[in-house]
Amino acid sequence: MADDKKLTTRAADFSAWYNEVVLRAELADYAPVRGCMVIRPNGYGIWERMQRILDDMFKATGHVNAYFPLLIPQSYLAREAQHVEGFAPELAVVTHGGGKELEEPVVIRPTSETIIYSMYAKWVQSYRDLPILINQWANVVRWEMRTRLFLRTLEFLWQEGHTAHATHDEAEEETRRILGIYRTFMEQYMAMPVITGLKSESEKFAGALRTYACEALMQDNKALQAGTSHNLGQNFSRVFDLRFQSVEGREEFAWNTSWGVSTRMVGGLVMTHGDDKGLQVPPRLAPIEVVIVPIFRSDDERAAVLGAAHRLRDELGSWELPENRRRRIHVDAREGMKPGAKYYDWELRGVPLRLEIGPRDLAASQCVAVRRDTGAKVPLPMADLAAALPALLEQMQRDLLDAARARRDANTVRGPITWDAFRARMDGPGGFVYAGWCGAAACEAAVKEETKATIRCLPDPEFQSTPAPATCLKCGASSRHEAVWAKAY
RNA sequence: CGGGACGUAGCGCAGUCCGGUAGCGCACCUGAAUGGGGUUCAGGGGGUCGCGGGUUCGAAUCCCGCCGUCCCGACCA
Repeated sequence: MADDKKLTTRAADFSAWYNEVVLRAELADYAPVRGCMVIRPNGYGIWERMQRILDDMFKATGHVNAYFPLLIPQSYLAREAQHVEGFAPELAVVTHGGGKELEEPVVIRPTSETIIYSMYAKWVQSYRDLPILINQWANVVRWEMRTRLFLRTLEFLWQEGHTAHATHDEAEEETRRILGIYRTFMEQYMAMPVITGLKSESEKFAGALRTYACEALMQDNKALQAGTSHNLGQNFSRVFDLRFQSVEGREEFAWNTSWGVSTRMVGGLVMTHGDDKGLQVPPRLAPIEVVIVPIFRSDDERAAVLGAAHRLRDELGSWELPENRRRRIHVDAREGMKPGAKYYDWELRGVPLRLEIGPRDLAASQCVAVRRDTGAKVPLPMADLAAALPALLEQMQRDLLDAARARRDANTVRGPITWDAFRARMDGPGGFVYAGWCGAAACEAAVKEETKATIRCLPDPEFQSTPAPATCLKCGASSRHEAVWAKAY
């Protein structure tokens, strides 16, 4: 930062810009242990909004919350071969407790499949006990080599849903239902457009039958996996002896699903909507939707302006209002800071709408509304605010999604593409490339080796191209799947 | 774990090459004025120079070792 008032621009250094936004908007800070972070109130407030909205969506589809322990016997992880292979390198293992070495080490959960399905096995006798639709909000630890604030930290917060069903089809339906919820959340609340689809074998969750994911494109044209939903088949139920008696009286293994989204989404939010002025939080997700900046000179003006500001907040933000009509409003009454400095500060923090109220506005019974996204200023009569604010905020919510979608589409390539053109694309601008794939793991690996690009997903039908690609991007053989390729976080 | 950079006040840095007992900007505190896009002036507080050892009359500075952080690669939500 040459000028420490200004952010590094995205164009100059996207990584530096990201770090500066996270730190200076006070979303998070580095903790003493490598790879760990403190989520500060501004960041946690966004996560709390995410939690509330998703939690409501889960509850509305029949799920309930529970809590399973942080510590898991090491032997549990080892029972499912693929699973242990996938997670062994990144486990944090507790070897001592109470000053003594433990007989069997316990691991800090990297995810909870093993402990949860072992418990389900105790609880399920017959098909009448199914389905089990449990979610938990928890922290998990994965000892990653390279970390980044929100995007990859040793410890992160997430929700993990774990369900058990009587049939494969029911489990598949659940897996897809959750993927749909994630997509709706990301598009309608985060204003972050995503592609949904199936993960390739090499990218799927260790222990899953198949993994579906939501993939978003960040402003640096790298993809971010924002949520995953796994059909686990009977892989875990066989290992943990999760059986039930069917209607026909047979003993059968249950069919499981698991699915999760994490605080990584906060990073996705920053990299989707942030600009060179700082963060932008979509209104539906913003802990503060509207900030009122009072403007005054004399003590008399100060009293009048602050009085009006607080009255507005009390009227439109009262806890007595139903939540859908209650505006989340903050009055910035800080002393000794000029209004201009406050504008920059709230723009950095990403508050969607600013209301300026000064003596001239009071005289005209109005205030000046300024949009964070466009910078557009419009005078609003005080009497109309209750109706005007929700309309304005919803308009911004739509505009943010439209802008993000337009940006993604402008950085997406479809249609026949030569290998050289693909390489040039990945060496240069990046972005999503839809291309054919013969289905061979060797081709997938070769593409990754030579370009760093990976298959983000085999897109769901609504995202697929017409006509479908005819040949494999790498080997030229006939294509079996259309794949979305990109460099990824 | 490999490559690169760095570690000096809350933050960002200078000082290190060429050893002489620590400085700048921002932030912070007090007072006054200012206040519709990053205020100004005056005064003030704050640092075992990452840690340990060595060389030296004397080390932020030279030497050795360790620790940590960030960036770039191999693993991953």
